[in-house]
Amino acid sequence: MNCAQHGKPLCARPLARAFYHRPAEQVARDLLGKIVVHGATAGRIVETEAYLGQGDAAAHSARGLTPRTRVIFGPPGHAYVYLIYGMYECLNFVTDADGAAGCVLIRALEPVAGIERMRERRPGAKGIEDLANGPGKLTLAMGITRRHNGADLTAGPLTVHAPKVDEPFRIAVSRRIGISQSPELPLRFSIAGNRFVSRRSGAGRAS
DNA sequence: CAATAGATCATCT
DNA sequence: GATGATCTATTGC
Repeated sequence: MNCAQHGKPLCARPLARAFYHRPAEQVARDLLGKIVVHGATAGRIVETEAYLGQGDAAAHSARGLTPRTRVIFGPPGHAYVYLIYGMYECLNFVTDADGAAGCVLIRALEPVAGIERMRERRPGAKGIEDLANGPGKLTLAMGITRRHNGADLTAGPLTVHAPKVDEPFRIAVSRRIGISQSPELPLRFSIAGNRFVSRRSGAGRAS
């Protein structure tokens, strides 16, 4: 498993900026299995979506540089957090070179630490799998808000780590959820068969 | 189980 | 003034 077993959420230092300084699709794949840490809470990334700087009409950056998309065009390894539908916040990690657009939406987490805290923040959740199995749910569970917009992921308080022991998994590829532009692009990635992947996804159905 | 409505507001036209 | 990278509750089979 991971270091959550011996008291501390993780042993490794945060992922280096070079990890994010690559194409969004590559980063989205490699983020699967990594651990997001914020305060006492931590979760393993089980589902991501890539949003590209070019040829991707679904990306917020497709309309060019605006006050809101400033962070996406900035240096890699920072958080892009925005409000969606007037009530939920979504967490993204900025990728690609400074000046280029590209980011990865974190869609679902498998809780690994601070589960009681997550329950407090998401009183409506039935089981562990409902705490962070969606982009709006995971920000609530982890206490991530727009004040983290632009935060440096290599510095904290919001960081991403490699697990101490990697468990092998297969990557499932599918179309992105909830978008109307460029819906055909295969830019959604998840850990195949993982039960913490978001619902309403068209995959992972059992029985 | 599938489909749909409503909540609610920052951003951009 | 319209539109969302969503979630929950509710309705209908």
